[in-house]
Amino acid sequence: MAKRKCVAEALDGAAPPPTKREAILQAAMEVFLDNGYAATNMDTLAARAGVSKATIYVYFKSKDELFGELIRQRCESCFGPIEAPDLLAYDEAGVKTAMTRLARRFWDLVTSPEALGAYRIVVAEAPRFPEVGKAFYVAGPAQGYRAATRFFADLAQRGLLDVPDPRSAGEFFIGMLRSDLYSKRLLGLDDDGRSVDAMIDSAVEVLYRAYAPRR
Amino acid sequence: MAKRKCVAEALDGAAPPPTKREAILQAAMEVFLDNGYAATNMDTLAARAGVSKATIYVYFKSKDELFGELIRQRCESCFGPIEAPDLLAYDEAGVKTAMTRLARRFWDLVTSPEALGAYRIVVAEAPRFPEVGKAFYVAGPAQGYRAATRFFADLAQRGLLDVPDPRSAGEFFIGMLRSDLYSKRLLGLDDDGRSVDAMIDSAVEVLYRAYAPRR
DNA sequence: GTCTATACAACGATAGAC
DNA sequence: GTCTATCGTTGTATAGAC
Repeated sequence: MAKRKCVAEALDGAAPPPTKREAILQAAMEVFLDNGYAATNMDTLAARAGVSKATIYVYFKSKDELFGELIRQRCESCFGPIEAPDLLAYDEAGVKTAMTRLARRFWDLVTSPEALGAYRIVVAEAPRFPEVGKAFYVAGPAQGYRAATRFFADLAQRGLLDVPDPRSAGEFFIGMLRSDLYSKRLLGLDDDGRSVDAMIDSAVEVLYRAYAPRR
Repeated sequence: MAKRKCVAEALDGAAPPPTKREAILQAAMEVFLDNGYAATNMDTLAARAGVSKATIYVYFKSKDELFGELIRQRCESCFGPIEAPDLLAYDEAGVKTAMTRLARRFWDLVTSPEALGAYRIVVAEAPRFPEVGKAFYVAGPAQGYRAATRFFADLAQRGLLDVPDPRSAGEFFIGMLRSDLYSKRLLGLDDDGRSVDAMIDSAVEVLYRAYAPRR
C-alpha cells in the first residue's frame, strides 16, 4: 500500500503533488509579503491557498506560528547566486569586472520583489518577533556579508587588492550598493531616470581606488 | 476677552498648554512607532493621549489620515544636526576629523529609537501609503544625501579631497555607515561587542583613501 | 468640544459533520 | 484531513447627552 503510493508519486515526475501544507505556505508567502503581518487575514490566505480556514489550523497552531515558519523557510538558500564559483574567476585585469559582477548579482537579489517584501515585513515585525529578526539576519544579511568578505579576502590573498580588513570591505561594498537607489525602491519611489549600472560602476570605481594595490 | 486669553497663555511661560490635537499626535507618535500601523488600535491611542476615542475623530477623519498627518509632521526638521555649520570648519589636517564628525552625527540621528521606529513603519507601510513613503523620503533620506553631498562638494572645492562626483560620494558614505551594524540595530539584534567608533573610523579611512587628493 | 455607550463589521480560532 | 458554519472578541467609527 505504502509502496504503491511511492510509485505513484515517483511517476508524477516533474509535477510533484503539492501538499496542502505547501500550498498554505506558498499562499502565505505571497499574501504576507504583499500586505504585511497584521493586515493579512486568514480568510484571504485560505482562499489563496485553495483550502478552508480550518485546514490551516490543522497544520499551524496560530497565525503567529505560520508567520514564523514562513520566514524561517523563506530565508533559506537565497544567497546561492552570489556564492557561485564563477565570481572567483578573474585575472588581474578583471578585478573591477569581478566586483561589478558581484555587485550586479547582489543588487538583483536584494531588489527582487520577494526580497523587498521580506525585508519590509521582517523589519516591521522584528520588535514584536525577535526570533524572526534573528533568523532573517542569519539567513539573509549575514550570508551576504560573508560572501562579500570571502570575495575580498580572496582578492587580497592573490595580491590583486590591498585590503587590510576584508570583512569591513564587504560590509562597505554592500552598504554602498544599498544607498539612495535602493532606498527609493524600498519606499516605492521611481528611480528618477538614474541608472543602476552607473551607480554600480561608480561604487566599484570608488572602492577600487581605496583598495588599489600599492605598486 | 481674546486679549485676556493671550495674556494667560503668555504667563504659562515654559509650559505651553498642549491642545488635545497635539496630545493626540504625540500619543500617536509613540504608539504607532512602537507597534506599527495595523497593530495599533484607537483605544490604546486614546488612553495614551488622555482623551476619548470620539475626540480623536473630531480632529482626524480616520486612522489612515491620522497616520499620514503624523508621518508628515514627524519627518520635518530632523536633519538640523547634520547641517550644522561647524561641520564645515576644518583645515587640511582635519579632513578625516570632519568626516568622522559628520558620520557620528549621522549615526546618532538614524539609530535613535524614534528614527528606527519611523523607518520601520514607513518601510512597512510604503506599499499601502505611497504618499507617506514619498513624504518620508523627501524629509528624511533626501536631506541626509543633500547634506552629505554639500559636505563633499565643499571639501572638493577647497582642494582637500579629489571627489569627481560629490553626490555619489555622499550616497556611498551614508551607505557605508548603514551597513552591518545598522542592520543589526534595525532588526533588534545586539552588536556582538563591535564598536561603532571603529566602524566609523574604518569607513572614513576607506573613503579618504578613495578620494585622497592626488599630489 | 468632550464624553459614554454602542452600532456594525472583521478577524482569529473552533465545533461538528463527513 | 477537510469542509461549512459559527462563536467570541476586538476594532473602527458614530450617536447622542452634556
